[in-house]
Amino acid sequence: MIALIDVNNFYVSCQRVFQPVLEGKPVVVLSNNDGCVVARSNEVKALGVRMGHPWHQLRDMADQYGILAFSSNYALYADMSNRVMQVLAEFSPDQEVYSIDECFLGLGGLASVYPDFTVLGQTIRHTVRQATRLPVCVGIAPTKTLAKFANHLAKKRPVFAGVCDWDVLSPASRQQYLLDVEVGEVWGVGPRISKRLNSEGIHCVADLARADPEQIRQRYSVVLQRTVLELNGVSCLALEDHAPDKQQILCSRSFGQPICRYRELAEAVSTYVARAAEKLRKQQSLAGGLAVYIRTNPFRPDDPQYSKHIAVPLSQASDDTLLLTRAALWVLKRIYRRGFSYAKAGVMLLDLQPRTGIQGYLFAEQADPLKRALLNDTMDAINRRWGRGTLRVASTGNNQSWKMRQNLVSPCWTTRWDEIPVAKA
DNA sequence: TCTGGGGTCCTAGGACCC
DNA sequence: TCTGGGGTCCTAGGACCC
Repeated sequence: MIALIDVNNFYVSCQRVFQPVLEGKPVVVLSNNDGCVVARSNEVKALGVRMGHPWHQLRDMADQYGILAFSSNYALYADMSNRVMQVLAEFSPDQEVYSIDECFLGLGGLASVYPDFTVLGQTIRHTVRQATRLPVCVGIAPTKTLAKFANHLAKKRPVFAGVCDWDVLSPASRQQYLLDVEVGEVWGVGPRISKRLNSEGIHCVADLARADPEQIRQRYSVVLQRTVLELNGVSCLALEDHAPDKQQILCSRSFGQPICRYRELAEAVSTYVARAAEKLRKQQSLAGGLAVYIRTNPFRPDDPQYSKHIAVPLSQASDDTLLLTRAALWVLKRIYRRGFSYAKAGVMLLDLQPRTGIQGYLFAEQADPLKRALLNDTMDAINRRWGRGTLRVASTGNNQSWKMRQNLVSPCWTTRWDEIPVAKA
């Protein structure tokens, strides 16, 4: 048996933990640059605001209904996520952290510890609430896909009070739920596939569950075949208890305002490389290649449009910020065109490989790799202690006019001493 | 004025090998 | 008229997830 636990309206709930006055009010959290709605409270969902909707188009509505908006505060969400995962890890030795706000717990072999999984689910809800003030829902089932489905029911149907154990439902009520829910709600069935399924007579989850897996594989893909099997209780997706290393690392941002000059693009690209290289060193990998892209604003079709992306291999795999920066700026110089108004840039580290067991290179360009490694480690240590960007490469610039907008950001209540909440008597 | 960021997996098709 | 069989590796594109 597998449990799926996820936090309700995660980013919004994090904001509410430290601002209880937001409870019961319509609240949204915005993407970087205060661009799109990426989290909604139930009150906002009830108003019909869609996920990913551009915020600037909702201004009038926000005024009318008193919707409160916050910039994304990832320092806060990441810290709250760690707390939740730590609490949940106490309930099972098998935990797969699936995303910032959800995880699977393996319950196999724990039936003697937890004789009633519904009771366990309620205990989990209560414990997480107690430790973090965050609300979670729990779905329990024999496969991941069914656990996701059970979690969906736990969230949407008040009768479950936040916990749905698929196994204790009667066959008749299971069938009813499968009939009630649209196929597009199933984990792994996105908009494209559900449209196609609909056109072929598969509308609800029950339709998909009783489809012939072999035919589904032939007509769609092995991925959807697995989904069908999982809906029938045949486990095809294993619990992955330790996260595999990333195969690629991306850092990209839209700019707070459009920029034209190479100099400014170079600042942004240098900044993104530094961030990506930090992630790379954290997982102890080396990049064998790197790509850079820049683009204008596609939402202004009347402006001249340009978008270019080039990937290059490195002569020797590396995790050195200086070397990667030099390579990225080399690429940028080749893709930059004068006369465009750029809206976004990105850096991708490719062909990642473990730091150990690397083939040496006869014609190494780096003067002293050990010294350079020490430099990077020192830079990481300083930035960990004193804050990101305390020590950085000069090409990242000084005033950073392109920096993203974050006008509505809340304090980092849990990760900065000077922003820690104060209780007044 | 204003439209996010970061990933994964699978498949088809082409290049190449013997 | 008629042109094999069996394989690997790589890449681009499409789908999905949060």
